[in-house]
Amino acid sequence: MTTHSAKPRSDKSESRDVRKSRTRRALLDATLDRLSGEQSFTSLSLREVTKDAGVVPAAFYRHFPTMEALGLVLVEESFSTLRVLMRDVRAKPAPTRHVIRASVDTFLGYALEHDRHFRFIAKERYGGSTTLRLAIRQEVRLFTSELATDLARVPRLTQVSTNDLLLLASLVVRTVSEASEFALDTRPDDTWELERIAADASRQLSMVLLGASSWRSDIADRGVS
Amino acid sequence: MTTHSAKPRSDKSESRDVRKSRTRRALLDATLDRLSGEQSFTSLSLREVTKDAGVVPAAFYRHFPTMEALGLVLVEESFSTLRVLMRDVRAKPAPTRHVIRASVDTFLGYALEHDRHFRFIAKERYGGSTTLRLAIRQEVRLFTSELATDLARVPRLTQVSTNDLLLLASLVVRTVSEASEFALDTRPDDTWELERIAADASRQLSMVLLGASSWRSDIADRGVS
DNA sequence: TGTACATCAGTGAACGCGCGTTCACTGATGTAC
DNA sequence: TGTACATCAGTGAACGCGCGTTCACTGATGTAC
Repeated sequence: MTTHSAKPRSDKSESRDVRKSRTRRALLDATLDRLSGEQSFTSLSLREVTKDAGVVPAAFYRHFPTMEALGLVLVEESFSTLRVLMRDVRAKPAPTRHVIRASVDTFLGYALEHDRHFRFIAKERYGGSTTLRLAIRQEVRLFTSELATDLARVPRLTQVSTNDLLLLASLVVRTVSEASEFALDTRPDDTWELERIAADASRQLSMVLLGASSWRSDIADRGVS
Repeated sequence: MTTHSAKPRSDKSESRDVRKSRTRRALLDATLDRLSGEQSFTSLSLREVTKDAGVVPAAFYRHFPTMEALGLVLVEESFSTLRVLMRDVRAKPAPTRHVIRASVDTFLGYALEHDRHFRFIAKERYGGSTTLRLAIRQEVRLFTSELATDLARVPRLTQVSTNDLLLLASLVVRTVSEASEFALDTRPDDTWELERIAADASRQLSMVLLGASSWRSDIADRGVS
């Protein structure tokens, strides 16, 4: 178990603020590490977190009023990470061919790089705490609607209504989410399995986008099932 | 909080087996009820379960060696319920038009009816216990491949390879799963919201199936993205 | 059918342990002059 | 620059509580004869 001691490494004087925010980070990191294992957020104790952070239990209250407050910070942190990813993907030159596969690879690479945050979100998305669950759902909704905006600019999808673009975006988000959850359960050296996961997800996205591009929102509205 | 007392209601003699299996059921029900609230399986204590079941903590061991063993029984129970659903859907005359919407309604209705089992699966699918998670994943895989077999019989999908049918089935499963999770977070009287969820899921499935029916596995294999 | 013994689901007390939260405290850092 | 005081992150002890598990037990049900 990695520890995240909040203790300073040198006796050189450091500002109180710096030390405080180092302890805060240690608490957040300790929580992420614990949640990468068998535990879920609701089964995680304040004492375990402070112990791993190298601090006495009572010190917790100098940083967060409750464990739930700490959890909300982690949710925010996770999705700000994700927004950076989105920005990266958008900035890419987009080679038209293989865009899908390239995006999937980018996403999965990012998930593996920030595995603790992704594991946390995956666990708590449908997990015990209603507060966390709703916060995550809100962020996912936001992320989905940003993706829908991007999709609106794809030439093939001009016939699709705004609302149907949202439904499409949610299909895409769900597909890459599941793929990253599988990827996170793979041994890091199992490149074959990772390749299979990426290939499957890409193929599913191709199918979905093919469907969307032959989709006529106006015709569907008239009730063809 | 509903209780599931294992105590007999009358003093008329009852076989030991009957009483024992009633206590066993009370333990399973108490667990399902607790998990419908804020808790997750890993944060649920043996003492809470036995208390709700109306039995002393030590009595637990007459039925299950560990909480995890009880959890595995619940996983099995949940999916056997689901298999009954599948059978029902298949048995339906299938009116060709509106099949999708009818199937979605059947599924969501079933989820709401067996809400405790569905909530349990949703929570633990990505939850803390690896054993439970893997057991659930296995069952989902089985369910998905059964659905793929059914899809193989759909005329529009004859061009789709076995492997791509599996990918399609997994898209379908994911879509209805998410829809039922949303449905379970809806107030039971909010029929408008339920209608919206069912309509959205149906529309997504239509999109996906439209994509799959214009899909040529052989062409896709040659690397068109 | 009646009796004597076996089985075993459920009891109740006990154990050591980790829990969240409180409190008065310490002592290094920060600030006013 | 030097001194006196304020701030406040982290301490350590204490509290009552619920935890999982053990154990010898009870007494109703089941069975052999």
